[in-house]
Order: sequence, then structure tokens, then C-alpha cells
Amino acid sequence: MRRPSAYATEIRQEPNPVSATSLVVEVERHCARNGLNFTRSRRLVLDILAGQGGALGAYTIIERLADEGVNAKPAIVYRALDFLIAHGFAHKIKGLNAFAACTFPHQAHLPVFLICSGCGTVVEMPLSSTEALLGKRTEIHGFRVEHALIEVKGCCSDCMAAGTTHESN
Amino acid sequence: MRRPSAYATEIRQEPNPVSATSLVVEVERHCARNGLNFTRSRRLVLDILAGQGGALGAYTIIERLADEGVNAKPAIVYRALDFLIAHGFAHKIKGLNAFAACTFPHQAHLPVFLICSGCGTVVEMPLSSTEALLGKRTEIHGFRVEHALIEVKGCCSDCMAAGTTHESN
DNA sequence: CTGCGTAACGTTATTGTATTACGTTCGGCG
DNA sequence: CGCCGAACGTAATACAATAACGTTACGCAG
Repeated sequence: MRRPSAYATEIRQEPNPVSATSLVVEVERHCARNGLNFTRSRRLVLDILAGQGGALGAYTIIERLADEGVNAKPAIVYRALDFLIAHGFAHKIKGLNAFAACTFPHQAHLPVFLICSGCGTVVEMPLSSTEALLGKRTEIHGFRVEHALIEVKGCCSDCMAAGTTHESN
Repeated sequence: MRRPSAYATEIRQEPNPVSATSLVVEVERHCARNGLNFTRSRRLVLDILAGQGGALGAYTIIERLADEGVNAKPAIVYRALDFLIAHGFAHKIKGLNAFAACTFPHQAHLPVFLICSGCGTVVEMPLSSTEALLGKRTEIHGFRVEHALIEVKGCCSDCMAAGTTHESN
């Protein structure tokens, strides 16, 4: 954790600056090629998400921006997040009311999130065969799937090794 | 819809009073047998959820209670919901910040929710073979699954028939 | 019966999450 | 230039959930 926070939605995970930079560069290129407006706020928010490696609540992002001297109000950050999510550069993790940079940009995938209830780490696991998993069952209900939300809570390998079996919420 | 609501989280679906009553009776029996305290607030909230058939936001439940002359504050309703969810009588639908009575009580199952973005109807689809679906993939990540959240947005058969293909959020 | 402990309740206040509304700035383009 | 649309900046507010109290109800040991 970087500092005591009035808002609790900071998800612990080691920053991963290397891939973070490359992600931002990739997104930048993609926007340039596709005529998308990769503005300052959008970049700032993506920088923070990518630098974090894990998931952050919107108001934690606001705090981080404040740390950098950027005075961003909720609407600013939510607008940036809307953009990033709409174009597949980030995901919303409903189970945590949090957001994370996409780990597999440009690859068509259904994101599945593995959330460790021990250490709070969030890992994205791309699922390509969604249809195979849910298709048959939903067909029975005559339901056409547009978007699936799959989030898994459990215990990551590190925490299992450490014996930190933690009760989930 | 029953009446204009200050809170928008009312999910349209025809009430199904028949199975609603039987659900409440079932829950009542189950509580009696297992020494669970099926109190007034818990029953009131379950009544409303079961009568709705679909999903309701917590504050909509409060309004409904007010309609019945019951003055319930948020804490009351959330406490009741906690109980109902803890014992498998209701589920929380994160994607809607809403709650629904369980359609398959007493049957061990992973609930999958089919949410129609056209009419807002929510249908619960029990999934028994979770492990088969996610188990192999999560093993790769050395992750022990404790709880899975699966919600699907799309278009239900009725809306597809009506041609009401609606943009989802 | 009395007194204690626990579970649930009732109420007020507050925190956390997200959106609305409205004016402003900026850049492309006819 | 003058218009238009996208994005910004700001304030206010709506919606969702929890915290922190004290109070009531009830089983049960003494």
C-alpha cells in the first residue's frame, strides 16, 4: 500500500512497470491508428491502472492523481474509465467496484478475473471458448448472450503456499 | 412497474405469486427445522423478492415496504438480505446492484444470471458443473476457487421475438 | 424470579460509488 | 471567421452500503 487511504478499495498487488509502459505504448499506437482520441485524462488513468498491475477503485485513482498534483473530480475519472473500457483497454471488476488495465489488449477474449481473498491480488485470465461453456445452457433458455461477467474469488498459489487461508467476504 | 420511483433499480418482470408463496413456505419450514430465526423483517423482504420474481434494488425494497406501511431503514433491509443470502434463500446480482429470491432453494448450485438488456428480466440458471468449466483453467494459475460470480447480459427469447433488440449498458 | 448473554431490532449518521447537469475549451472544417 | 461536436472542469446530487449507537426480546443458569 502506498499510503493510508480514506477509501478502502485499494487492491494490493506489486506494480509491474515494465509491461505497464508497453501497454500504454500499445494503446497509444492503437488509438493513433484508429482515430481515437487518447487524451490527457485517459492516459493518466491508464498509466495509473497499468502501473498498479492490479485493480483500483475509482476514488483511489482520484487520490493517486492528487498525489501527482492532478486535481481530478469523479466525473473526469469515470469518463476516462468509460473510454478505456469501451475500447477494451481496461475492465471493470464488479465484485470489487474496481477497475484494472486489460492484460490482453487487442486479443478478443472474455476476461475472467481471479480475485485472491487473501492478498487481494487480481489476475485476468482470458477465456476464448465462452460459447462452449455457456452457449449450450443459455440456448435452452432461448437467450442470446451479449456480454458475460465472470469473476472468481478464491486463494492464489502464493497465499496457499504461505498458509494464509483467509476467509472471503 | 408499480409506480414512479425515485430509484431506478426496479427490474421489470411479471410477478409469480404461486411459486412465490411456495418458496416462502419452503424457507419457513427449512428455518424451523434448522433452528434459524425467520424473523418478521426477513420474511417481509423475502415476500417482496419472491413476489417480484425478478431482481430488486435494496432501496426499491424499502419503497415497497413503505407501500405496505412498513417503515424500514437501509440497515434493516440489508441485514435481512444478508441473512437470506447467507442461507441460500436469495442471491445478490452485482451487475444490477440488486437482489433476487433463489429459484432453486436447497439445491446445491452455482447460480448463473441471465439478464435481458431489453426488458430487464432476470432469470436464474443453476450450474452444477462449475468445476468442469473453470477448474482446469484456474488450475493453471494455481488458484483455488472458493466462489464464482457469473452473470450474463443479453437478449431473452421474448425480446428477440418482439424485435426489441436493445443496446446494453 | 432475577440477572446475564446473545441475537435481532430501530435509528441516525456517514461513507463509498457513480451520475447528472451545465458551462467552457479546443480543434476541425465549411 | 463562425459553427459544431468532443472532451473538459466543476458542483451538486443520486444511489448503494455500512458504522455506530442504544434498545428490545428471549433463553437459560443460578
